[in-house]
Amino acid sequence: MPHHYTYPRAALTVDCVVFGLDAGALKVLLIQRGIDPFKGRWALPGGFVRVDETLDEAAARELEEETGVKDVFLEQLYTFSAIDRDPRERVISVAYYALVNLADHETRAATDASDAQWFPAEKLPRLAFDHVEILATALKRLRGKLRYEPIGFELLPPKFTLTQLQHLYETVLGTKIDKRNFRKKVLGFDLLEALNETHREGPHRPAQLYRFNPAKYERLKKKGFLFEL
Amino acid sequence: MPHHYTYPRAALTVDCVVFGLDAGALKVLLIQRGIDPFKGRWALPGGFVRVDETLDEAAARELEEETGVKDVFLEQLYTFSAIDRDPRERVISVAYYALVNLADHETRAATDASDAQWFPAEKLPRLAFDHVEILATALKRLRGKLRYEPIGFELLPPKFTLTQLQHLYETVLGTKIDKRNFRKKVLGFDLLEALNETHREGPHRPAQLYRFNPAKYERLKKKGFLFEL
DNA sequence: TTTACTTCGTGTAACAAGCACACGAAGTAT
DNA sequence: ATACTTCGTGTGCTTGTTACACGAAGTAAA
Repeated sequence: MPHHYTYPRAALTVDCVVFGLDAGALKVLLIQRGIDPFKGRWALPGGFVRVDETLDEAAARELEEETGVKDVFLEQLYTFSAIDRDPRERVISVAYYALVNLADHETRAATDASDAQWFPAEKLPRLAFDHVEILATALKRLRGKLRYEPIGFELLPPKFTLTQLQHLYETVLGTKIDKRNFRKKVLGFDLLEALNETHREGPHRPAQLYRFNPAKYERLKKKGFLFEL
Repeated sequence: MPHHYTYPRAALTVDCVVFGLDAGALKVLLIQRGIDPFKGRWALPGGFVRVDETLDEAAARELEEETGVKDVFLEQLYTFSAIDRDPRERVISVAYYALVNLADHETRAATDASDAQWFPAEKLPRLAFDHVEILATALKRLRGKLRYEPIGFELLPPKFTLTQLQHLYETVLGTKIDKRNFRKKVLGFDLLEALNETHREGPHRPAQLYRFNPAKYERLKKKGFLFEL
């Protein structure tokens, strides 16, 4: 059942840059393409937008279909429209980026992705289409956003230690942060709740566990509060 | 000459939020729709994306066609995709925002816009489609960006006084700023060049004119410099 | 049970940045 | 000459940022 229009129309896709934190390294989830074009090449998970769904829905759907990842922080990034970014025909792609807690998300191959795998953000394979550019944009956005919005928690398990949080910031921003100053600042925002639990990791003193409280953040935001690291 | 595709495709448009500064008030350029839907209603300038142009090109083209505004700061904002945002059919719109120096840009009506006019950003008429939402997003972005990137100059003539610049920040951010502190900070960035000219405005001491130097900004940015007001 | 090992958790002093604040200078108009 | 208006400048106080070191708490092995 073909559909016809008076003027030619570009095809619309979504692509997702999925960030995860693993052993202190920032990783990106890629799928190996099972079909042409770029068969065998690694690519961002994504696919065509259906005419009866929003872009947010399309991004979430494709992400789950191709990698099994769902219920994660997912936000629109930028729309890419270079004329020849797809060799088949005119395709415009709305890019999204996601932050996931790696421990929760065992990856899974499905549908037209023959394989899904995590790669270090700094050592990527050759990518299909203009996906390097999309990735670079996503990284820039992640680094920018991390500094002035408390979204880093999305990359950690619900309960985490301050040392884990600090390592997250150091890894993503590529800086070295002083332990005492970091803790003073972060706790000063009053967004974290100390739990009655500790986390043992190796033969040494266990660390206090904390939890992020989004409600507190919303309340503070309304009062013109600024998170800034 | 109809075009047909295996699956239905959404139509793609661009919409531009054009900001200008006039007599100390932030204004937005709107056009009055000459055709249905929403005939007679005010709307953002914009239109359908052609299949052989990028989104940036489409935004610049539509902006010039409908309002005569060209060669201005124009940046992609966000892509809007609510299912029923257009009553005719599925239309996805990529929004852009532009900053223009009002003095330079006499508006002009053209093609399918029966009229173009500046409105105060705080007192808008009823708008077509989901354009209120787009506008709100643009305002938020403008305010956010102004604080940490030197883009405000785009709203002023090439040569401006520090008082004008200060009023710009006060107007857009809705704050009151101390004169001496503002000047100290802004000049401290070393992004402005004092000219050998002054600006007379009324029967009193004339003010020193300055010019923004984008090259200096680029150089500083590479050294990890942060603009922040 | 003592010792070795490792991370956890904490305070202070020097320094830099932000903020509040007032007045003489330089023009024009009468 | 005087009145009027905006221009352009400096200082002290308060606040936030940075640099920095050591005892506490736990495990493992001798």
